[in-house]
Amino acid sequence: MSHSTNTNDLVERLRARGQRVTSQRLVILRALRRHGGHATVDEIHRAVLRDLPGTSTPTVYATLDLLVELGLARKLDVGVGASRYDGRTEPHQHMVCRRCGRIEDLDVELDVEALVRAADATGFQARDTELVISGVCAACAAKG
Amino acid sequence: MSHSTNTNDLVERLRARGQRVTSQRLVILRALRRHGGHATVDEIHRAVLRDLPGTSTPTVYATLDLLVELGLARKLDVGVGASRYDGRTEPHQHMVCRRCGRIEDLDVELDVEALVRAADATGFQARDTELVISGVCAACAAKG
DNA sequence: ATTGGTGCAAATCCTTTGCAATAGC
DNA sequence: GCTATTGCAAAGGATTTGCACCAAT
Repeated sequence: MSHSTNTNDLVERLRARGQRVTSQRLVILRALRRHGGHATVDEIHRAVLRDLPGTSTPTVYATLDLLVELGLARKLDVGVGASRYDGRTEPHQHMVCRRCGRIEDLDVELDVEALVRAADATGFQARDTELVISGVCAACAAKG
Repeated sequence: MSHSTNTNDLVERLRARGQRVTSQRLVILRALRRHGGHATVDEIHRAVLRDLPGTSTPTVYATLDLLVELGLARKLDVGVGASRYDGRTEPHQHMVCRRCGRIEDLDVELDVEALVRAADATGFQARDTELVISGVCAACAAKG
């Protein structure tokens, strides 16, 4: 069974927090998962409008941030253009091309343990870690 | 001798690339170094105006990006508020507080080798890595 | 003398806010 | 019915652009 359209996890988490299950929230999560990776708010918005015409920009922003808080999405800020949202929640890293802005996944283990321990030692309570490798993607390197 | 006001490295790198040594560039680098850590463009701009009145916003933006390209600064995007620039170029990581937005340094070794090798294997040419740990800082945790 | 850098003003882009209307509980 | 969510329009803030002028080479 595909994970893409199953929104039970969202429903459960909303109920657990006493928040409402709205069609916008369900549709936005599905759009994020259908996109696959690193969607901008605008891309999600356009996709959502097909299923739920009239959905507003502020709702998409608020909902994507809510999904992050619920642990169903990750927010990605690579310093070029708009923020991006990633429906993949398993640990993985990102590579961003300085020339074209393209973002790719990188599946490498990262010793988060040591980092979190070092952070804790300073009194900081670590919740999440985000690693971004910047450089030049294969396509742009080929162009010179 | 303090490193803060010595801009020989900038002069050398500009000459090497055939770019001009301007007072704006020197003053902006000094302001960045004097600030110490994680300055916003606006903070740098205000500091620069004291030494060089009339300096424009676009110049500060362009120059900070140039410093990054020259390897004399790092750009930090933590997804909340404006971009930040860091004059510390030695490898170190960053912690950002989700509540107050405060950014702190974390001096932990990170096995960049393995990451760069994995990136290279995909055809991506890695240039730099940036790790951000998000969570709650000691001060905000104390407030509950 | 050339032309890369700069200042100015304005535009653009991304994101958030205020408030009335709506829909989930 | 109560109140969290939503839609709309507008504001806000960060960053970039176009162009004329200036200053480093």
